[in-house]
Amino acid sequence: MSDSTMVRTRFAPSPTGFMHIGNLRTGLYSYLYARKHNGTFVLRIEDTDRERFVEGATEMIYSTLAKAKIDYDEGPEKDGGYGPYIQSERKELYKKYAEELVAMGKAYYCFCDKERLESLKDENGVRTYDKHCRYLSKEEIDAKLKSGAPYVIRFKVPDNVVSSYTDLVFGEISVATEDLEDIILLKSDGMPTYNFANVVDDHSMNITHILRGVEYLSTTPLYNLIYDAFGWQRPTYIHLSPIMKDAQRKLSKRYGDANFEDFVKRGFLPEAIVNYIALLGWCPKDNTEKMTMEEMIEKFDIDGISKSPSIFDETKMRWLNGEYFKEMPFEQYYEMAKPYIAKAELKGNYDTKEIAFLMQTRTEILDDIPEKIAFLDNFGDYDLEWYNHKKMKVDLEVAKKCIEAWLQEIPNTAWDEESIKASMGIAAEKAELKAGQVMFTVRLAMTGTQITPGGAVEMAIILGKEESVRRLNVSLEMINKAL
RNA sequence: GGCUCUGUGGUCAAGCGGUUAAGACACCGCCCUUUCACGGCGGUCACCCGGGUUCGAAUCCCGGCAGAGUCACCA
Repeated sequence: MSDSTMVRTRFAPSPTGFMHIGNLRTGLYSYLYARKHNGTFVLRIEDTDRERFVEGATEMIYSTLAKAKIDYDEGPEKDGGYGPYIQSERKELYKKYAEELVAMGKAYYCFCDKERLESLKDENGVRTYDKHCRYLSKEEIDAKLKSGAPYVIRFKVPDNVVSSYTDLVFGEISVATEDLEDIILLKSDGMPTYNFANVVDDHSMNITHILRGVEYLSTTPLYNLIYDAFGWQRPTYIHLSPIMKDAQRKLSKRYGDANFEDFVKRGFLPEAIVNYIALLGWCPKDNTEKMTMEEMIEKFDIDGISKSPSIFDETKMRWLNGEYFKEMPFEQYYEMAKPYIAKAELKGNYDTKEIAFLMQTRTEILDDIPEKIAFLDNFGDYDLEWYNHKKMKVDLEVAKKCIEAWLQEIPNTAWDEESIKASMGIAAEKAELKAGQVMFTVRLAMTGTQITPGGAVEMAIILGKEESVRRLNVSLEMINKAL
């Protein structure tokens, strides 16, 4: 692409709460596209809706982008000559442009009130504006304006034209203008509608490629008509299918659990979240799944963007997150895991570092840690059914023998991997059991947990000899009672 | 309801007129580990339906069906 240096994309979130991941993905793709083409990525805050404005939400946008490592070249506090980048600070622009359009005869004042508009509803409750004010005489308009009657400015959609454009993902989209309404550009309070503000901003910020949700796919012809009316160059569009909660419902803020910040709090790594959502609706040519931001930039291409909606799968994101932990240097994992180990509020005097060491390859999300190490403190009632292991040929009887055998041979001096392992082997041999049977049984008897962060030897070491023996006796008693 | 879009295993997805229809998650099994996990290997599971076009269709066309989006002085 010869004009690749000219690429300018933008991300334009509204400060209305937490950043949900569908939204973040749109920002990510805009970012990737800009970086891929050595373009400029701009952040614009669309805060014209005072009703939905949420305190602190703007800061949330900044912090989310920072954690996600999506850095913008232009934006609030980062002027690139196209500012201001906060929509509420650009008010004058819109009015000026709307009036310009009226002067050109491509927009008009409309004085219709709510009641009249309401009366236009059809049997389905769908309302279409009948263009009533489009045909007001000059005298009527002047008189109304002079009388101070409230008005809006509406766009004059050309009659009987088919407006088409080529979306880079969806291909050619055509809509007949008779299906388009004379939309409002400027509201009666002088503020622009979202649609109009968007067109004006994107044009005046010289945005060349617009990446946004598919919900705009069929209204884009209308946007284009506005560009045309001004004689502005139309941007290139890249519409993105939504991320769904299930086949029917879109992932939205209302479900609350789909926002970036919550995932981070639960122990998902920002880079894993970003990596995962990049894969929802996009697939690189070589099918790579685990990618760094740099790799994503390098591999990003419009061709790999899918047209159909994708359902968010937390299970897969958990898996990916776990992959990130596995390849992380231990010290880094240790620092991250510490607070979560502390969360378990273990009363025993355990080696935190040792716990972290055992947990690293067994962690999908940090939030799972407390639960997985809870057995260190909580030991007692567990299901004796767990001793029945068909393949290992263990049942309650065998379990009893295993525990008793090891108790006989338990190391008296050293309490380390070598001696513990050896003692288990000897115990098995003497009792004519398999070492695997002893280890399996003893691990269960010491932890009361089916899946533990380590084998029998590790569990014995971390619990300490005294506690290990105590628990073995408790388990033995439980088994004896059941037999 | 009008208009626009979408439709490959449970999920993410590759596929771009000729493939035994990839791969990943999940699930199941085996191996490794004398025990948990990790890891390795293997398995079950898919082209929405019906018509065309073509020697040949998951791929192109038409129709149905299903789902989504949109039709605000919200963004």
